[in-house]
Amino acid sequence: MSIRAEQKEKTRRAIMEAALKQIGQDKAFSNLSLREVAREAGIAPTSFYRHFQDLDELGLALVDEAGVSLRQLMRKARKRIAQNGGTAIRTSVETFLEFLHSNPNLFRLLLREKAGISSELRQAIQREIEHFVSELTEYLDAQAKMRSQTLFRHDLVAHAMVTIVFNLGADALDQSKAQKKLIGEEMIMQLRMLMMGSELMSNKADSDID
Amino acid sequence: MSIRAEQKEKTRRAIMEAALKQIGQDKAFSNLSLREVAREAGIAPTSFYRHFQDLDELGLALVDEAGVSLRQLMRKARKRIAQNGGTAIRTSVETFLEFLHSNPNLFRLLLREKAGISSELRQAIQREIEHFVSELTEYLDAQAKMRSQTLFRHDLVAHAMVTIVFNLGADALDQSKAQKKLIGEEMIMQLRMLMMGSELMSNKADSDID
DNA sequence: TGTACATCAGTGAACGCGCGTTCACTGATGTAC
DNA sequence: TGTACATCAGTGAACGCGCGTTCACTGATGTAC
Repeated sequence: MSIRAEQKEKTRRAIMEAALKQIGQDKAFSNLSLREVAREAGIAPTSFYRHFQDLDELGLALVDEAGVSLRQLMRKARKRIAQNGGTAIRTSVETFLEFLHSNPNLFRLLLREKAGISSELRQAIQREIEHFVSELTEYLDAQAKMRSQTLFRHDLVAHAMVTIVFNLGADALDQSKAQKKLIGEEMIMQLRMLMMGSELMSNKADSDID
Repeated sequence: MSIRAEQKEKTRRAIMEAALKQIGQDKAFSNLSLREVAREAGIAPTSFYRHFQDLDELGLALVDEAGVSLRQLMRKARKRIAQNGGTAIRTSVETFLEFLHSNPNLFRLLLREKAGISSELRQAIQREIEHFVSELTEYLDAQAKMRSQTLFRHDLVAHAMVTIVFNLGADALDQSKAQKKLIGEEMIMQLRMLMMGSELMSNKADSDID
């Protein structure tokens, strides 16, 4: 990469980090000001336009980054489940909480703007979450087959799981480490209930047919 | 009520309705401007101060109103369950969807500001939701006793239920009537899984002791 | 009931402020020969 | 390798705009006698 391109990339990162930092300080994305972001990034307000057409474009870039992180998270969790002895649910929840801890502001962005103002941003986030849900659906499916169990409506189970993990994740964000652990245990129990309920409903459906 | 007080109350309502209307038009509460609200309410910007100290105070008044609506909703659902033949879960979901339909903007406010900027507002909403959860917990408890079932961690079940209903409710908000019905059916299935899983985990815990 | 005064919801002018965006410019980096 | 020109990330001044808030005022409603 040329010197010029390198420097440009560095400034772009500075802008994105500045935005994330402000989102962390209890600002919604829609409340960011271009001037404030530029100030935080250490550039002139006008320089912003060399990198993004407007704040919306910056938002999409950030959601993109969050999407990449979510996919990495998924891969990491799967690998851990395959390797280590713990249950799938426990390992997943622990991995997720680690993600929360190391990317609080990316998560905050997803959380806030999922119900936020910009429909473009909302849709982008919706897409990332759906992708996450469908990967989880596939995983549940594969696991069930491996253990010759059947699950009722994998898709709904996956959707409910992601909903619960995201929402309890939000509660965990600003809590102490001990509180986070407690919330993690609650997540695990709620996810287990969902799994067991789904298996039970599947058996019922089967026996209805029988 | 005196003429003066009546007129004042009318203006106050106009301000609150104006704010709700703008929240409906894809504005977060934190993006409302005092002048815009006043314009919509048909008063001078300065008149706003005769009713609220600032926008935050208006927000709290709106959350309060939403809280009252939620409690009414709960009572209505319980009455319906007692009277009519349908299952508790189905009746509750149907009642909730009715609420959504008739108070979309109050719901939007709760939804957005639950993860929003103002910590005062966030806490107020958190309180309303917790109240809702604890009422549901009591209800589940009472129902289980009546049917001599046991549930595992009523509180977690109730929490997960409210989480699911709120989040799927958000998805339903801007959908067609047919889509809303579909989402309602999905809600019902997810809630049933939770209930069954909880019963199962309770039985397991019992037999572990036995 | 009539009068004199008090209250107070609503007002319009004025303020200073931070905003997004435009523009013409600078000077370091890149490229062609 | 050296030179002449092109590119382009970053800049500072300037703009018009809507904002929240203050202030002194108005006139209808309320109250005391």
